[in-house]
Amino acid sequence: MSVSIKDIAKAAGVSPSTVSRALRDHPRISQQTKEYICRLAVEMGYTPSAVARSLVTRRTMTIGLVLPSVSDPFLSQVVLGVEEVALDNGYRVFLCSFYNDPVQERSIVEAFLEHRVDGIVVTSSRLDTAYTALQEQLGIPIVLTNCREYAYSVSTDNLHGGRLAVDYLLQLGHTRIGYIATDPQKQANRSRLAGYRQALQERGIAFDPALVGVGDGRAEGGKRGMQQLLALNPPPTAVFCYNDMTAIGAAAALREAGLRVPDDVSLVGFDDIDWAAYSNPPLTTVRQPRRELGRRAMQMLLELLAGEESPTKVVLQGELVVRASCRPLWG
Amino acid sequence: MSVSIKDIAKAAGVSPSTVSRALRDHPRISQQTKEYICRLAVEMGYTPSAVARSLVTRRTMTIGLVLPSVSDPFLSQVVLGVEEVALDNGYRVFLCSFYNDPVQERSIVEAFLEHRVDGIVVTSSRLDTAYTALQEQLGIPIVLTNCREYAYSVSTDNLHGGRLAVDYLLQLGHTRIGYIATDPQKQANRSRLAGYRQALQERGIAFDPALVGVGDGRAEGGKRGMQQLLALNPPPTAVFCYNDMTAIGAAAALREAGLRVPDDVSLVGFDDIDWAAYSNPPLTTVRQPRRELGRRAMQMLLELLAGEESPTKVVLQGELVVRASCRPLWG
DNA sequence: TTCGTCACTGCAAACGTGTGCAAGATATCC
DNA sequence: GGATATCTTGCACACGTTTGCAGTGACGAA
Repeated sequence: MSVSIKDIAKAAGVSPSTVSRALRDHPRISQQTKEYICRLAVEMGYTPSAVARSLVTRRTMTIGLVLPSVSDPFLSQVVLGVEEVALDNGYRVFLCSFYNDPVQERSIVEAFLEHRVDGIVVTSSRLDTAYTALQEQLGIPIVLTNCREYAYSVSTDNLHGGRLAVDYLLQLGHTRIGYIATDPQKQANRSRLAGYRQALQERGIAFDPALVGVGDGRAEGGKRGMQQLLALNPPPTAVFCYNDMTAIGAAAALREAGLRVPDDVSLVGFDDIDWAAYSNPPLTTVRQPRRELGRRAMQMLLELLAGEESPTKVVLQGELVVRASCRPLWG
Repeated sequence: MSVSIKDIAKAAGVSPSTVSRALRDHPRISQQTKEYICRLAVEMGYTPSAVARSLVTRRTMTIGLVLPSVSDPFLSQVVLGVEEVALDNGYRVFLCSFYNDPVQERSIVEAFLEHRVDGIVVTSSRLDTAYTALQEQLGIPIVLTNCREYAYSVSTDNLHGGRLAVDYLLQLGHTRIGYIATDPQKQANRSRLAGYRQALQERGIAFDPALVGVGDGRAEGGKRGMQQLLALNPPPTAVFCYNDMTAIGAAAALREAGLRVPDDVSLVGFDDIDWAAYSNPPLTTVRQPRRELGRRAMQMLLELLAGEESPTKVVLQGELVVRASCRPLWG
């Protein structure tokens, strides 16, 4: 079918090994033959077979990036960060999304293993702890981002981020503050909630479980969560959302209820996805260093690939980005 | 390093070929040995090598999906559609994004070729026409979505979609209608603009080049494009945007100028990304059958893989989704 | 002339798996 | 009991590369 190194060898009247060396610019091949063979290769439409190469070299120079969903706007910059440093070091990165389904996540990791990627980065895992058990078995390094349950991981300080958001709302005079959560199993959710509780506690405000609505990390869930909070009497005057997507949904629920942001309810998100600055009103949120998250994850993976004992568990700090979705309680 | 079929063979006291057959559930292997070997395989932590397998079978059972950007919300459903039918047919799909850079796009296609994927789907190509030249050389089937310049492609009828949007605005009484474009090289942009012009022409409204603002398909560009249109005297009373992201930016520009949607300016988008229904106000837009786009693309690829002569150039119709971002001119 | 050196190139094995063919073992039939 | 059919397994080669080592020829030096 496709032309191989042997075909070129035959055409050039040399051995396959010479062709291989010529194409890889081996020093002990004469300049003349190199040029001849390279010309022949393009003429014949030769495309080297990475699969044959990997079989003998035992490395693929690829890394697998597994993500919960391609549509997740939070991930775009993370992916960029990963690819950036991967490419700089000669690695290709292939993505695969598991649609927030732990079964698919597992299956994707296995597919990557079968294809013998040199390393794996997984973002926002649904399996988290399971990797510790897998670690030995899989034989290649793997680092998680947005998850601190695993030995090699890089994430943002969610507790600190939660405090940032809620402290800000408290500072504006709000005392009845809601939280719209996501899947309570997610460690990120637990930490942000912990930050929320901690901030309240320091002001001597008792934690009221009724004030935490349940979402799913997406707009739909945010809407439901907000509706849940609006049914309270009285409803909260400010709401901290698990992430920006949740805030999108929350804002829609408020609009449908005839309420306005920030006049009636103040809103704080998390992530600072691209959309946040363009929303109506622009969303106050806790920015995650998304690109840096990706860069650091890939750097850690490179260190592991090089056999270095890498610093485990990098934790980055987020920062509050104040826009227009909050107002003082008695302004 | 990792355990191979030979290791299992040695441990079981049989030949490698027996192990290979046992694991693949070959009918001519006794049930007893099959069970024994399978058990041994999991005990020893065996992971089959897709690369060795592909080398001999000459297929990888993977397809490469190349996209402009993971952050593009339009693509999420397209990807889902592709994966859906790919998985159903035993294919894995690996993604790679080229960040809207034709050079990277080319490089990714080559990487996929080297890794011997069985087929390639590319969405929103920057290379479009170049593939016709490549076609022969690459030796595997490749189908494009969102691009009609190539023999095998599936896309939405952009001209029809543009008409849908502008006809609607005309129907509401608007006559001074703007268009915020993206990169004029993009064929989708040209077609939507053509739909815009055609709709105007049929109502006897002369095309005014000043009424087309220049964006970039993202929020930033939409903002700039809108600012450009607002500088006109008089500004348009309604604006059709190349896509929803552009509309996001346009809305932000209007808000900053102290104008309101739809009271001061009506807005129509294109794509119907998930966000559109949640925006403030909810965005009227032309829905693309995104998931179907992906499904059809992958189906076409499967037909090509099977050697069938596939119907070339599938064109799907979009539909107008009326929400709250438009109002009658004299309401 | 002979030997050593140097610059190139080829041989052959290996990577881990799949598969056609033949061979061995066992059962079946006459 | 021998021939034949059936079931199970092994041999050997192939896939397309890379790479250590040996080999070839030319050329200069002794």
